[in-house]
Amino acid sequence: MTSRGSGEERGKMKGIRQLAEHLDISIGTVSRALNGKPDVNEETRKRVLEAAESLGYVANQSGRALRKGTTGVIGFMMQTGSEITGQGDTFFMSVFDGVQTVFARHKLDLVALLCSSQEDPNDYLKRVVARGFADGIILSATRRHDARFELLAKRKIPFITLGRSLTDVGQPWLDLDFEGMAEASIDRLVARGHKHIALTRPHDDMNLGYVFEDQCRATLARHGLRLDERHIFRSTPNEAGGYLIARELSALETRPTAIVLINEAITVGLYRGLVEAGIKPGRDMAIIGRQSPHSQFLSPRLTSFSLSLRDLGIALAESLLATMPAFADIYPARHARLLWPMALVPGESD
Amino acid sequence: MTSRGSGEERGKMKGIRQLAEHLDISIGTVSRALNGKPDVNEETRKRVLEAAESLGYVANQSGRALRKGTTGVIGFMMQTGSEITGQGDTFFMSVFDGVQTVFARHKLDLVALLCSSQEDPNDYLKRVVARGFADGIILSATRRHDARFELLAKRKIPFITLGRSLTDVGQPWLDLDFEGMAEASIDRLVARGHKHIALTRPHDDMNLGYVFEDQCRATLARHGLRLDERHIFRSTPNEAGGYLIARELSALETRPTAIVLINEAITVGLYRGLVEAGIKPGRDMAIIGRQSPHSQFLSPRLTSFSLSLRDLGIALAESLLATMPAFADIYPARHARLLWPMALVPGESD
DNA sequence: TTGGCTTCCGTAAACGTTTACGATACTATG
DNA sequence: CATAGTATCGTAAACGTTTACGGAAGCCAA
Repeated sequence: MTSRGSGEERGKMKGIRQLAEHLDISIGTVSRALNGKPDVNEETRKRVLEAAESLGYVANQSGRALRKGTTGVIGFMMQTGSEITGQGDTFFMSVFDGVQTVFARHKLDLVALLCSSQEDPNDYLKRVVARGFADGIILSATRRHDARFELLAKRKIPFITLGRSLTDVGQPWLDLDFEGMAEASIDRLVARGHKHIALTRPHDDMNLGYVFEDQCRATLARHGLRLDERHIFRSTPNEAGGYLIARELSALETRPTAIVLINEAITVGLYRGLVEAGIKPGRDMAIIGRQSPHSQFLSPRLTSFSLSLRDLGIALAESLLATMPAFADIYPARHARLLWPMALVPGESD
Repeated sequence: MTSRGSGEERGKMKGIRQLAEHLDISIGTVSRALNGKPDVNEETRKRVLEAAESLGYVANQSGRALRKGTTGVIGFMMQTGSEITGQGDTFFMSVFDGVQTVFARHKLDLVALLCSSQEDPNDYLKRVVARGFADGIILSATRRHDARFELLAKRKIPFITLGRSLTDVGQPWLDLDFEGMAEASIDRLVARGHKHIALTRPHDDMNLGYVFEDQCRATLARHGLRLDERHIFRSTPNEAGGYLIARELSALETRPTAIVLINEAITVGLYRGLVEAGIKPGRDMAIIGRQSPHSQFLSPRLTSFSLSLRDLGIALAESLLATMPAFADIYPARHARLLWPMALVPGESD
């Protein structure tokens, strides 16, 4: 009825119905045009697309999701509160950036599912998947035993984990190569004459702590050395935790001459604690850690393991999509279980 | 038909219909029971709740949202990529924690809406709101002119901003009291005899940079001092940016004797850069900054402005809810426009 | 008995999409 | 001209909820 006169330009764009009667065609055709279905005239498709653009129409998420059974959303679950994950904001932000470069090609949106520190992560995740919030899930901060895996497997939700666990339901995973880091660190320190080497690990039951400690122990054994149980330092993954480690360290009767830090968030605190105790990093105590935005600006510069977080995110996203039926034809059906290598960047701290 | 025998315990719980016929009552009653509507027998309500619990039923998000027109989700928009946000490692995680303590009381979920660095933030936000993703939005990293405000106002989406802007559509906001920080910093430094005071600000058009610079200039003027234009340092909000500032600083012919850092993420890099240039922080150059997980572990300890990020999150959440009709009866209709105070924590850097 | 309340529950209509199916007009072929 | 095939579009039924509405009891008072 109303021709292309732009009279009611900004009428309340309630939905596809308004758009359809504005164009004087049926809503079925409009939907097909917008979704790129084949049986629609190219001429009308163009009209529809232009009208949608100019009126700012975007398909309602709930309606579409209800009908299609798919949301176009991938959730990255993480826990809030400052002392939980041990990864800083910048860690995840960089990973997200990589993930999104992949998702953007498929009109998928990445959202961070924020589990409150007050709520049980299993309950939270159960709620999220039962509500049908996301088509796929990325899990991080995996624990030694992680019930979340079983939950997602039972519900048959496509997911991938950034981190391993003793709980294994056959899902794909990516994990940083903490074994490689442990081995290379110990080898390097031993080659430089160190015989008493300490390590840090998270205070809770994050899986990486076990992996790291075990490999350190094994590598030391290969060199005929033993890991002193008192040289295993558990801490909260933040600067305060690093500071406390330094204090414990300095109070020891038989002090190690080197320490390997699995977490990057404790470095500044550790440095400070050591200096206060009269132990100069790099001279009185060799330190090897993980690269962070700070590590190269500490003095002495931290010898650290680095990786491209963006590339990690890309791999994570592609491996997840490979498990999703809707994208099976695009991404090869590799079943990714990959240890992501880290490169040693020599500094002056060891 | 099937009585309470738990034979088909884990039948595929497709939806409320299965739950209803499992209980042999209508889906209408089930829905009312679950939603706490008054006109349902307490006895049957208990039966329904128990069955839902044991079968793991949770209402499908899309169906509910479609019918109710509300999603129960609040989105916190942030940009991904490492150099964008300009907040330190755990800034957002702590704020989220506060926000969630409020939301938990109302069965609201907080999700982070992650805008890719590849995508225009305005387009992204437009997409999100048109899809009807969230009932309310929290915006951060506000710019000098921020079209996102107008977009949300036009669509009548409840929102609040963490940060101000010249763009003002009458929405509530909270912001850190950068004026107070500037004034207290300058006063303190002037009282200690400094006459050449520098400052940092973001390299882009984040609003806080303008606010901060203006107030610094005004306070200096009050003391009869002038802000040297060459003593305004713009930088990316990360450690590398801080390092570059230090290099510029050291190359200056008339070097300032003090500097105030608006951003906490540049501190470690700045320290390093100064030391490399033979300028000892706290002795050759007074420094006042923002508290971060690192600031208290630097040497010398940073004199910094601190705040409770968790309390900030709580205030943010409550002020947002106060603007939402559904919660108008719970939260007083205050129209929050609040400068969040920061406390000066003396260190040894000034 | 009648009428009016109250309490509880079932019925069915939305909400905004997508899509299977059928209808129409047109073209090509015999 | 009749028929088959193709291109394009309209119709209506889903998807899983919530909720307005009405109906069926049960109770009490007139």
